[in-house]
Order: sequence, then C-alpha cells, then structure tokens
Amino acid sequence: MPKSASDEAEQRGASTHDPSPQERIWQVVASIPKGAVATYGQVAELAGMPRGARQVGRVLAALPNDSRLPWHRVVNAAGRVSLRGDSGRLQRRLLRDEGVAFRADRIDLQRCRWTP
DNA sequence: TCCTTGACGGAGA
DNA sequence: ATCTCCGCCAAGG
Repeated sequence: MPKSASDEAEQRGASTHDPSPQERIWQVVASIPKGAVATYGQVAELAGMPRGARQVGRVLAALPNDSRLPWHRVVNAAGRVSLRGDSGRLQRRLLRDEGVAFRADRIDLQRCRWTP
C-alpha cells in the first residue's frame, strides 16, 4: 500500500515532483531529431504552454554554453534564426552541418519542420 | 507596483 | 515578400 500521496503518484507513473515548465521545454527540445527544426511556438505547445513561445526563448537563452541540448533546432515561425550576431551564425552553421538548407537565411519549414 | 525588455506570433496594410 | 502594430508572458529594474 502507498504510504503517502507522492508514493501513490509514483505508482501511477509520475515521478516524485512534476516536471517544471522549464524541464518540459528541455524534454521537448531534446526530442527534436537531427536535421529537423521546430518553432518556439511549437515547442511551447508540445510542452503544454499554448501561448508560451517567449518562455521557450527565455529558457533557451538561459542554457549554459556547454549544454548538450540541440537548442539550435529551434527557430522562429518565419523559419529564420532569431539570434543575432555570432550566436546566430553559430546556429545556422550547426543546422547546415546536419543537413538543414537555407535559402536567403530562411529555412523551408514545410520541408524541415519536425512532426512528432 | 509600474515599466521595459525580449532566442515570439499572427493579423493587416 | 516586408513592415508595423499589438497581444502574450515572465523577469528584472
């Protein structure tokens, strides 16, 4: 028999404490396959935050530089890289390195957008 | 508190 | 296709 509410939650499959919004975003980003991209809004929705595109941007901006998360696979709804300057060039380079094509700094979302 | 600032997005012009 | 304007939602001043 479960001794506490949290133990019972564990029985149902939930872990000790529900994942924070931030953790849910990390999880979604981590699951974007190589060579594909997702938009901020799409990540937000998949993370259970329908209008949280900006939150996704904020969470990604807070990632440490040595993060293993494929943050570069997240682009804006226009299929463009939102980062400015060197960071933006890095993101485009990482994407090109895994086969994502750019046409005038823009990605063809119809072709590269990830569909879970 | 109020105001400003974004790795945003969609509707109009 | 591009540009503005506005709604959205936290975080920081």
